[in-house]
Amino acid sequence: MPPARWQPPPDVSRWYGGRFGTLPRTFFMAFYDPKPIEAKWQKRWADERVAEIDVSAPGQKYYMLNMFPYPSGDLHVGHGRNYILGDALYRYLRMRGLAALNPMGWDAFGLPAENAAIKRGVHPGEWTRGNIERMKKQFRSWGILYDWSREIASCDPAYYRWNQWLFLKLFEKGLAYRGKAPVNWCPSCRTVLANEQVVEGRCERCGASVEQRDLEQWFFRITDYADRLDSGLDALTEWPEKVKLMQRNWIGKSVGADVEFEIPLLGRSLTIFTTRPDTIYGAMFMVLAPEHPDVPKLIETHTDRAAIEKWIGEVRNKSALERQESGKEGHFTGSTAINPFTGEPIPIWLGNFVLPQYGTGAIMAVPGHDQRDFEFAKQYGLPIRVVVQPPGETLDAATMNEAWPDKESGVSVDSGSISGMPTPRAIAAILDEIEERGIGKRSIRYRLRDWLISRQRYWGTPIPILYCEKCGIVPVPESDLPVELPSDVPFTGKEGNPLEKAESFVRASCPRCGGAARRETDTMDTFVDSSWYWARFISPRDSSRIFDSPAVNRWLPVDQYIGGIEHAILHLLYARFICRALHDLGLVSFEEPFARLFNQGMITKEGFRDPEDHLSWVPLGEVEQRDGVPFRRGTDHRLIPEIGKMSKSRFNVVPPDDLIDRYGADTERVYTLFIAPPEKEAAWSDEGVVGGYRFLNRVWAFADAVAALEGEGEEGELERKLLRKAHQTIATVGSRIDRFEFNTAISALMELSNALGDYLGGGGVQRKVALEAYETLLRLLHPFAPHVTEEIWQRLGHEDLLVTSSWPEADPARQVEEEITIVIQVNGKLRGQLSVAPDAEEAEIVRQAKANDKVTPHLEGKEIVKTIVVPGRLVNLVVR
RNA sequence: GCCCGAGUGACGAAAUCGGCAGACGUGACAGACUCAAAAUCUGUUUCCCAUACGGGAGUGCGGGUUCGAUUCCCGCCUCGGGCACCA
Repeated sequence: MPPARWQPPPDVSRWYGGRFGTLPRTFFMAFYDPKPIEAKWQKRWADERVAEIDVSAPGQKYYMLNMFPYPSGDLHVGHGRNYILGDALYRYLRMRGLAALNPMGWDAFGLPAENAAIKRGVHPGEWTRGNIERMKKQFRSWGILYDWSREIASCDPAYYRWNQWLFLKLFEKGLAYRGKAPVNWCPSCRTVLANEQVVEGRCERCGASVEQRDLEQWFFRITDYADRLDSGLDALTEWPEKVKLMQRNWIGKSVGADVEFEIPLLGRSLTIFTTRPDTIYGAMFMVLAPEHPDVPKLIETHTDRAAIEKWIGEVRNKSALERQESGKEGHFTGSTAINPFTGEPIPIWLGNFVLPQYGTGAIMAVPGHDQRDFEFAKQYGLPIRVVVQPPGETLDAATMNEAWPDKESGVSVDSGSISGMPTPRAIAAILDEIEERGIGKRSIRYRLRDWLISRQRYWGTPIPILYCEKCGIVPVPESDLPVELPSDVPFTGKEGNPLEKAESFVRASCPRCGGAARRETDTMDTFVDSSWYWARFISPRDSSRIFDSPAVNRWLPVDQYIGGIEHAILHLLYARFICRALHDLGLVSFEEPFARLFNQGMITKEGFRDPEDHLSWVPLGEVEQRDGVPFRRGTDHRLIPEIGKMSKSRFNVVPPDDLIDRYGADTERVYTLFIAPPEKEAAWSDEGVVGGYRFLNRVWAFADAVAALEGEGEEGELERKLLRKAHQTIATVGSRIDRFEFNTAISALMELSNALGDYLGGGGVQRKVALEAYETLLRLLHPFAPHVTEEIWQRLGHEDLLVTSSWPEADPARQVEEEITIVIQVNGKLRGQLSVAPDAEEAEIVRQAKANDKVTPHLEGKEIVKTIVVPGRLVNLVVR
């Protein structure tokens, strides 16, 4: 811990003995006091607006972007990791001479603001603006530079008017539509709830039992883009494989066929979707989702119709999870379908495991080759037929599903014309036959559903739609935008969407007929706001258009996007969808908004996870006792055991204030980046922090030690060694930052620092050489510890480092070792070492190796059958 | 259940192309300094045997390829993550 008061060291040259030297008793450490230094440079960077950039200026552009945060008000060290690594990258890119754009804004609409309004009576806008101010201060105290002239907040009408404009464009193109959807409905609050707001089947706010209701909602037709969103992933070579895979799974592309099955009772056919048409000879029954529209007719004549209808009602009321947990349930409808290939009548069942949203809501059940169908058949005693066998084997129906999980590589049996064909060929052949006979067609289905954007909330972008008694749904004319949120709205938390109560807002006149109209009171999902903000940063103050397309085409796609893995699916998928929609509207020339993506890992404390994502921190609830163990309820409603020490008011959080107060922001920055590879989850350690502080102090102390040197002479071996390390470090640090390996970049800088300490403590006296190494260290260290390096740089008599200094160039000639150590092995066992010139001939190295006394005893009476020389590494003598 | 990813000292980790395993940093132990403590500086710190010189083993487990494997291949085990009745 530093002393309370910082004292400048006296004549340090007298006492500083270097890393390996001894120190006189009067020694006291030259602690640097980060507070005034950091305040000074933060003010200077802000005053000089160093990060502001003109997007029309020439130069090699680099657009980097941190996901804009939800302004929750408080940031902890886990958030810090995200922004600190972005800032380190930004400073590095700048020093490399790139025109780097690094903007920041606020994902400022959302539920927490509204809850704060209900709880504390403060207007959501006021609460949000206060939080934004707090967070801006925190960014500044971390030394993070953003181009604040481009700041945007999604709750600003100047921003959300373009949300509304975009909605209207999508509406024109048929990509925004109103439709019915099953939603969670709280009858007491009279509002729709997000899935996350339903806890154990009850409303999180009032505890009432949540119902499933079919309500009219607004959707974006993202499913129209399913195929492009899926195939576009292939081109994203700079995205983590993990994220691409998650997106692929989410989109869920399945290639198969729609096939018609005749239903005698209906006098027409029903369509099913299958990915395995080759198993159609084994389709022993058909299963429909209980919600299937033809179900009422099919059960009309059933003897116990009432019981079935009751069961259907129960299934419909269950959440997806409950539906699965209740196991497989079904009822026979009493009707049959005709298998188009075997010609047999097969029973039509209803099954809770068939989902109405996917495919056609109807399946052909092949119990012989599908686990789910098999279980259902066993449960209800339905017949099973085997129509595919593993090559060279004969399994029976009972063991098929367990014994042979690899179902893609079989051979069809008892399947008419495709019998004997291996599965891939059988699929192609049966598809041809289905299409020739006109009973179906090849088809691709996706799991992806349309994006429900309606929210019955106040704090969001109003959907610009009017309902006219005569004209029906009427879009608000562009000239009337923005539709602004009314400010005088009561927040009671009890009566559904507060907007419905704002008479002046709801009452409107129809722009077509002039008659009475009612304004849409739903607001948009906040993911709409964040789906295109990356383009708005290019022309954030343009009030005439959504953005400046030519400039956007020059600056986009984003060269480096940085954010949490929790947005691997929704945010990134929506942004990719909207980008394509903008492309199809002719507004942008590219389809992918983010060329390179990086997901940083979370920082944990005491071994468990911060349950909140980095965009929406909300303080957590009270401690509860469960079986004598203290728990806290997270905002995600999981109960998390409380272990170990932590902050009193917040769960598992390290606030940066104390840390910065004590050690400075530079220490936090260095430690945060050093702690672990940035993509990995990392455990925060208070002890580890001091390592960063010690390192920076040592760097600080070098200034005086280097200045005290007096030698002006020639370079000797010590000097060449130090400069070699400096040039090697330049090469290492650059390539490591390029690959986001900030932890090893910092360890390389620590090595250089240690080398300088060794030089100073080991008899080095050449001031010029030490200074060169030292200044190299400072420049390389700047992205990680900007304040202290600027301060030293200035004291060394230079202009501002970030603004005027460039990234150092590594001289390859300087990096070459004078002598290299080669390891000698005999039959792979380490038997000695050898120092040779770096350009030594292979034959000479082998000769010396054989002459080495450590090696010779092992060669006694043996014949050398082979010598392997790895240049600069080893010589291996293989003997017999 | 399906699909990914990861297992290296007491701890966070490193090893960029198959070539000295453990860089760098914590922590611990010892020494210097101090009346003393803290801080700082210096040294030691994978494990086993040995006072020492030195020797042996070692990157989750079992096998394989190779002169040589943390790295490549096959089979397990454990942990983490994603999806979860998607036909």
